[in-house]
Amino acid sequence: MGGGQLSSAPLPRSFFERPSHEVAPDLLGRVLVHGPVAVRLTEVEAYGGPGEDPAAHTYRGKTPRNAVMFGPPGHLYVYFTYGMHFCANLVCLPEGFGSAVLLRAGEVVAGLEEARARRSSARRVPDRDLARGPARLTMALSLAREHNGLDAVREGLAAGQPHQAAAVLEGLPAGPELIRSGPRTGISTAKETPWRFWIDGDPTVSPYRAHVPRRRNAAATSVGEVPSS
DNA sequence: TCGCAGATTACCT
DNA sequence: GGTAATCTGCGAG
Repeated sequence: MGGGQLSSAPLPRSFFERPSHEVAPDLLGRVLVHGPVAVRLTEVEAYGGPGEDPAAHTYRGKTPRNAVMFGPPGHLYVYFTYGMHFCANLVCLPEGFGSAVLLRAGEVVAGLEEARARRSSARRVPDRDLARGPARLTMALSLAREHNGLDAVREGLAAGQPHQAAAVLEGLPAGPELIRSGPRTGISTAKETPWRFWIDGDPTVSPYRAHVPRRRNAAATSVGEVPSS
């Protein structure tokens, strides 16, 4: 791949010993490697600790589910949601704070065929959609429940690929001046906190979708209509 | 482009 | 026992 090389030094643990909203923009443009697949991060979201961020899983304190978020920095917090999807976070701040960065979207820069094969859908998926969205990203990287708590720093999973190298690979300028921030996606509280960060103009950034309340069972809640069955 | 169904988990009452 | 959840794929218009 020309000048772009995917082998660079992994990020040091100290990289993650900062507030998540400082780590998040720094992760953009860096490449996450897991097995044969590498993903360049283009969109992330920061989540705070207990009592400070109502949108974070840690807001109500430590539970068996979110225990990893309270663990040492640089570890992977992988959780299962909506009955079928996994989402991956990187833990920030020293042990005990409960802060993390959600990996929302990225661009597959290596192992395209492998990533495509992992998709359950038989439909043709455009390259840019392979890791466009938090659950798709974890699928492309083949991350699941068994990776919850994995030390991403020790495993070299969080490779410190600088913006410039990724830019060479894809011919895109991805400098700090292109990093944008705004309200987070898909959450029902603290929407105004601008802790979502993305690379401006990158086609793999997921479109903003405001949180839509899940529709109640219409037949059960509708008192004005009589079910015809 | 928009709206909904799907299926599992964990937390709260 | 009830309900919301850091979402995605698909069908209709």
